[in-house]
Amino acid sequence: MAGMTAPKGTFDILPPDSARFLAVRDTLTARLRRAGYGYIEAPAFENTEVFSRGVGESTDVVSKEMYTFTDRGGRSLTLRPELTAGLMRAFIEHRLYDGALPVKIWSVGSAFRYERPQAGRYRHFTQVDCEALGVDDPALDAEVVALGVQGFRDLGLTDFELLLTSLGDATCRPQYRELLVGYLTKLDLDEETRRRAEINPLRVLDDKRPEVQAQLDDAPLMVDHLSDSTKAHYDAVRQHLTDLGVTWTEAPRLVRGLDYYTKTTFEFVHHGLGAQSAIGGGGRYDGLSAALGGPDLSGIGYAVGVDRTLLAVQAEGLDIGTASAVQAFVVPLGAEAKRLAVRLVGQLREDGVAADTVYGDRGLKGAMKAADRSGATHVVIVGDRDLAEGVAQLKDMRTGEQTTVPIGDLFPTVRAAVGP
RNA sequence: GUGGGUGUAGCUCAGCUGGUAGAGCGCCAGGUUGUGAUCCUGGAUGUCGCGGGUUCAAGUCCCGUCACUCACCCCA
Repeated sequence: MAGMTAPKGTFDILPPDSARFLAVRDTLTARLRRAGYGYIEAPAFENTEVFSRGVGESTDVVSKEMYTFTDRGGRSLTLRPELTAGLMRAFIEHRLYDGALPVKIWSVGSAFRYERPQAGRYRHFTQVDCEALGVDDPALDAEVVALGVQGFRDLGLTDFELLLTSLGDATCRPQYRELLVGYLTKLDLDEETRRRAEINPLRVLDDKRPEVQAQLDDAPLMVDHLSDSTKAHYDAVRQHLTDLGVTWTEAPRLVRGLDYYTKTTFEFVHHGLGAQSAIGGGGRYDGLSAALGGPDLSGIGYAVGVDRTLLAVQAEGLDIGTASAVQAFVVPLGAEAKRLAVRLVGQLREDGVAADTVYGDRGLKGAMKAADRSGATHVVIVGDRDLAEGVAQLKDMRTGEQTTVPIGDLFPTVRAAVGP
């Protein structure tokens, strides 16, 4: 078994817990399907360029967290570290913008990042993605943000918060950036933080270390330096969110690690998790399409972490996806009864009843134990003695009550007993 | 990449200053030659993470290594 373990930073999702994983994933995506978003499936790996140009060379994700490899044809490929860039690549490649806009799409799947694992942070994780492409309308920003909030509410989550801000656009952000760099250079920062300030000065604002935060009290903020049009856009987004009944927390120091974000930017944080508290995040990315060689089209979207959302669901003690799978269980004694059991289970399943039976050599006691564990409410017991009389026993596991049923009536009787 | 904590049965863990490995739960079987969830009895499973060192003797002490875990960084 040496080495035959899940790779570092990955984990298996096993029954019965896997039922909760499915419930989270399906609840989050059901919300998008109902909102008129179309499903899109893109490969789990792309040409490396899609991410280096899309996500941005200077980001941590691209510079040190990608699983990049060369295939046998000499191509450089990368396991996707997030879904948006690949979805945008597909959007451009198939000219989906040559139709009615916006194009609203969703997807769900694996993403990969080479990071040091930690609570809620893994090298393989699952994201639900939602994107609305081709129209720059604040109402669309609000719709996307609201869909995210509603997805979490659908699961019953309450202990989470929406952090919201605007990162400006191509005209006002460079000006602000200069202002911020000027401010940061006067501070007493360690070497690594200085380097970070050069690559992406905004990120220094988000530093959690108290000795850094203490120096940032009167640092200039992007929201105070938005251009008129960007400010108007942000005001409109907030107005629409209010109309949609969504509440949020202004987070002027919120920074996201992907280069493509502009204007509206947001993060969903849950308070029951550890340091990795972001269960989802997103924003507008008006420069992404052009960066990938497509037309100059805008976009807004979010990514929600299914694994982290599951942790949040568990942190709140929510009871989802735990319903028993089996309704009827058949316990045969002897070879002849075995044939009847297999036949009956097949018949019940054909009719939509969740049915199961025992396999392997087990005594009656062991078989009943298996029946109990299956969660079945009704158990059919049939042995040689019954067969000789042409009957079987039907037991209600909740009450312990047992009735004798003629073999001929067995299927309809069980069918009726387990309900619709 | 940096720092802290932890590795003993399938799971949760005990094992004092070194003396040759245990409990609870779970699993299997019997009690009941045809009845689960309760009760009683019995049973199986460990390269004590791995490698080296000290010692008559190492789960226990020392060194290294790997894994897990938490935090920084980053982010879903």
